[in-house]
Amino acid sequence: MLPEGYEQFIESWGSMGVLWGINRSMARIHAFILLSDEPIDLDTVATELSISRGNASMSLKELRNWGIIKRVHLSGDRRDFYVTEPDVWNMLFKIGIERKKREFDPALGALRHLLSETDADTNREVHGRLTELQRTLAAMDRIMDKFLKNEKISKAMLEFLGSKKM
Amino acid sequence: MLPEGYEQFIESWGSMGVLWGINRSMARIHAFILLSDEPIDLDTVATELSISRGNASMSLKELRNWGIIKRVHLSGDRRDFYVTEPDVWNMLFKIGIERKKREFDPALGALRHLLSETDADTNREVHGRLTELQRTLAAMDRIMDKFLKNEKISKAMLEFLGSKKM
DNA sequence: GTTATTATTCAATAGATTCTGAATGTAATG
DNA sequence: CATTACATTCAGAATCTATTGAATAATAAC
Repeated sequence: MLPEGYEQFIESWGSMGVLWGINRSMARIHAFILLSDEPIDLDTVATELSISRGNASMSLKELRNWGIIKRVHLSGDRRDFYVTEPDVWNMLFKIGIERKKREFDPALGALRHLLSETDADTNREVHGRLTELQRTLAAMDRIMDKFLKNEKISKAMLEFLGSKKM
Repeated sequence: MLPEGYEQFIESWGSMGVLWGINRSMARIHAFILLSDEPIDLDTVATELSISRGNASMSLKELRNWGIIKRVHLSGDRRDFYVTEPDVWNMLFKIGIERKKREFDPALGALRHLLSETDADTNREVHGRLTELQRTLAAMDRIMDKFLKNEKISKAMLEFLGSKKM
């Protein structure tokens, strides 16, 4: 049985997962493993978080694909155990890269394509609007690319920009 | 009937909407209105995007609640027409504020609460990990707050950071 | 090789979200 | 005030996403 504060954190981490774009089960499991200083096995995950073993198995696999947790073995035990990267930044970073590629890039691509075949003179108002939008998205694109290029640097940048003094 | 490039942009804008956290219909309607230099009425939205009038009505209302589009009237016409804020930044900004409040803040709150009642000595490993996580999220929190404080400034900042020279 | 233990897969189900369209509301027109 | 034109609402339907659990696979122990 989990302590009250643990439970709360796990649940809100689950909700926030949706913000990053990973589903509730995955985020809850991630939080749970993060909160343990010992490796956790599938059965414990399923029991403590009240989810099926099947779901636990799939979610653990998915978390492993994201590189967010890893599988370890304890000598004298046949079960698989899991530990998490202690630094969560790693996870956010990977998710950021993936989502940009999947959702942002195509929209910017379509916008560029649309602009290339929209005549500036025929429809000045819309053309201007799209150009402006293209500029904004291109700026976001460049920022994201810079930021997502190097995990270490972006973390340092984050800490600098977020420092109290700034 | 919509031109090919329009269609493409509308659809990818719809997909990206999911990234910002607004649903497909809303994002498609938004794109459609954005692409028109004249005010658009409900019926046209429903017909051109092949959605029901009911859905169109609700989505338009919702977009209006977000302050992303506004209703206008043309003299001699009983229908409601809609136009969009020409600057999309506005929309992204509003959505950012809302989502931070709804999803990010509670998780950081729960983490702080958990940390406050976790004894540093009893479980040093986890405590250290949580402290580190708290630091990262706090930095993100401060950045977001600065950024979301003023729409104009943040846009200028965006353009500066995203400039090709940087 | 047989049994016991643990992990994975995936079809079926539950749950959540989005959409529809008929019913209802509102307001302008004659 | 009856009719017409348009907008909104909301219960049910459709669809999309997440979860379950039984069947199956994999592996270790004996």
